[in-house]
Amino acid sequence: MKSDRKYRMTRQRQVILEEVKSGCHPTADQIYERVRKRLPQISMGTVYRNLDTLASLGFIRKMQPDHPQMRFDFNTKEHYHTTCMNCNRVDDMHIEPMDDTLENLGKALGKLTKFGIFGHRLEFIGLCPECSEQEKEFSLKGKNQIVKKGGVKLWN
Amino acid sequence: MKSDRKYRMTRQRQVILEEVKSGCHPTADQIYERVRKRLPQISMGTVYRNLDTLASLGFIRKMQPDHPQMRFDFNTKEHYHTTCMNCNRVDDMHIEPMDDTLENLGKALGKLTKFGIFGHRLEFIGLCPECSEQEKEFSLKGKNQIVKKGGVKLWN
DNA sequence: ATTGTTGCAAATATTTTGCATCAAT
DNA sequence: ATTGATGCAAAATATTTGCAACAAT
Repeated sequence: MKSDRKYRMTRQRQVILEEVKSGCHPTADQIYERVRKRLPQISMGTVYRNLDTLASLGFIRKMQPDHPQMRFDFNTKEHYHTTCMNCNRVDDMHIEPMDDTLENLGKALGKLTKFGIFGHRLEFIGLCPECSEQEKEFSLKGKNQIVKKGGVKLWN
Repeated sequence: MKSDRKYRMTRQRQVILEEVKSGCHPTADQIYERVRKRLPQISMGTVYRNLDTLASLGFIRKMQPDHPQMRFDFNTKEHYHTTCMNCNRVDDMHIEPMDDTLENLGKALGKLTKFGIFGHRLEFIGLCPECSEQEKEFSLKGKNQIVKKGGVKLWN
């Protein structure tokens, strides 16, 4: 993405943005269905492209890392992970689970909302040693965005 | 899954388990590639089926919820989520981010491992009010497994 | 004119499933 | 014999992309 690109707020982009807002953490196809009621001609490609664009411009956020693949963990005990936003590598965090802090937080939440907590997941996002070493051209841009060699990359 | 089912530890299942262990949070296709070097006849279907089975038996863990779809969030500020392991609904946690606690933990980790932290993601897994109300037949089985009407369901 | 965006369709990527066969109890 | 697992191929699901046409600067 060139940095002097002039984005336009088209009707489609506007409606997609509104539907992300009014839905509750919707998936792309949920957004597509909602948008289609207002703009029957819209295509799935437009929805995906706009969700990407809106996320990279910071209007919305993707809730998972971009690589859409399940990962598997041999360690079944409660523990936390680090994810490299450049190479997608996942490592264990060698830090004790904050069960007390987080479970208590969970219980407090459960009492407030009647949401029953069975566990939690904590993940730190950043750059693994190899990637921060190899690539010197990372820099922070705003909050939650990192620029890499002229392109913008979101961590979520 | 019937509860009196007799699982067998086949050669394929054994090798898949070993390769999950020796890899670093591998994806299904990474496991497939590794296993294929030892069992050239193996098929992708066998790998996926065994990863499911091994996870439901508690030998390994899936690292994300089962639904393989990206979700989008209109709220770009740091905040946490609850995920219902029954209906997959995602809601905001109306609790202040623990930036101090977690960012400090992150910095400590960064110093230890040279992993550069840019942010974190915290998610509570459980049952939303509707699902815990509707379904009385949930019960905890071991750690991280929940039984629902005769079936076993993992939360990750 | 040039650049950005769209709709459509085709392609890619990921995961699941039906089924005949094989293996273990 | 019966149940469980495999390999293969097809299907299902999720996402991305090429391209001609259209729209805004």
